[in-house]
Amino acid sequence: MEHEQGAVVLRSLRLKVTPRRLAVMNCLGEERAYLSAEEVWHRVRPRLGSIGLPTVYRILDELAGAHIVTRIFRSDRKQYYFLCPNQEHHHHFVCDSCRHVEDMDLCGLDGMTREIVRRSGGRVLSHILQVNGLCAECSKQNREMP
Amino acid sequence: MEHEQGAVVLRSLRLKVTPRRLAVMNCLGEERAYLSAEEVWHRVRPRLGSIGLPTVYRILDELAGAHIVTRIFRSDRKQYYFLCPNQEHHHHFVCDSCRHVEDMDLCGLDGMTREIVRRSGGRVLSHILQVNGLCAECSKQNREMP
DNA sequence: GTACAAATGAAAGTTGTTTTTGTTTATACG
DNA sequence: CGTATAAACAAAAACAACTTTCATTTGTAC
Repeated sequence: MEHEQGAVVLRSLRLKVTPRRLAVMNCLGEERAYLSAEEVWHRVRPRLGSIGLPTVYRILDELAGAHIVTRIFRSDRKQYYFLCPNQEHHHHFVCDSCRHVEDMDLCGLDGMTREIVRRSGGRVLSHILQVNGLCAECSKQNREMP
Repeated sequence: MEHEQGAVVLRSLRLKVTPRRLAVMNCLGEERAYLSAEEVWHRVRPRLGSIGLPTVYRILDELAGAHIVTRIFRSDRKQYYFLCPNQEHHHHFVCDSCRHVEDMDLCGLDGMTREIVRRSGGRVLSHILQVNGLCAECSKQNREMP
């Protein structure tokens, strides 16, 4: 995500355009992978001179609230974030090795949703679908999971 | 889950049959819903006289490790547990109102998996699929989400 | 019954995240 | 271009969920 592009996004969210926010957005834009708040912190610190960890959390929260970044909860009980400005209904293919995240435009749960409703008589409101594996690159190099 | 049944499960896991472990299993067996460790604690305490919260965590960990209970992570960063001895590949339909959990034998992701592999060239290793909604009962009563 | 490994409680520790409070900074407006 | 002011920020402490440690108790095999 380029500087000017980031500024436009921030202004459209009525957020002030500050070096910290731009740095966090750039950081996530450069990696197409998920990062923890602390990892983002380590990456942006040198560029800014200094930034507090709570500030990183606050910025990530704001961006997640605006659906500019997506927050995922992994089984290590940490929250991870990645840039995902795509507002359409979609899911993610996550590489277990390099953490690369790819959008998947396919969902394929409509039929299943109907089936659940038919069988159980309940109502389906949402679903979480995440596909884990190895991206093409890691698969080629036969990388193991970390 | 009845007493003797619980004892059999514990013995097959080479775990000692203790009142605490039986109480935790019974507790989760009675609710067909997910509970937090603390909620389990509150429910089993009166039956046992007393039990420490760390013990509840330990027991839930053991049972989760043995795939007798399933652990889920929700966006409140807490871990929840429910009894699910079903070892077949399946997913869950979770009621957002009463937390009731139903097994779904349908998965329907095989075709999608093939499509992802075809398009991206990566490898799919696993997936998380969880369907949220209202169970038949809550839907009928038009219950809101908590 | 007895011995021994396993289970447990109590208290303290760890970790990821959030709140608080006082200071600094971006932006709108003159 | 100042300047007012609302927002952003740092630092420190607080918080909540969970885990570890270690001394004591309890199942279980013999």
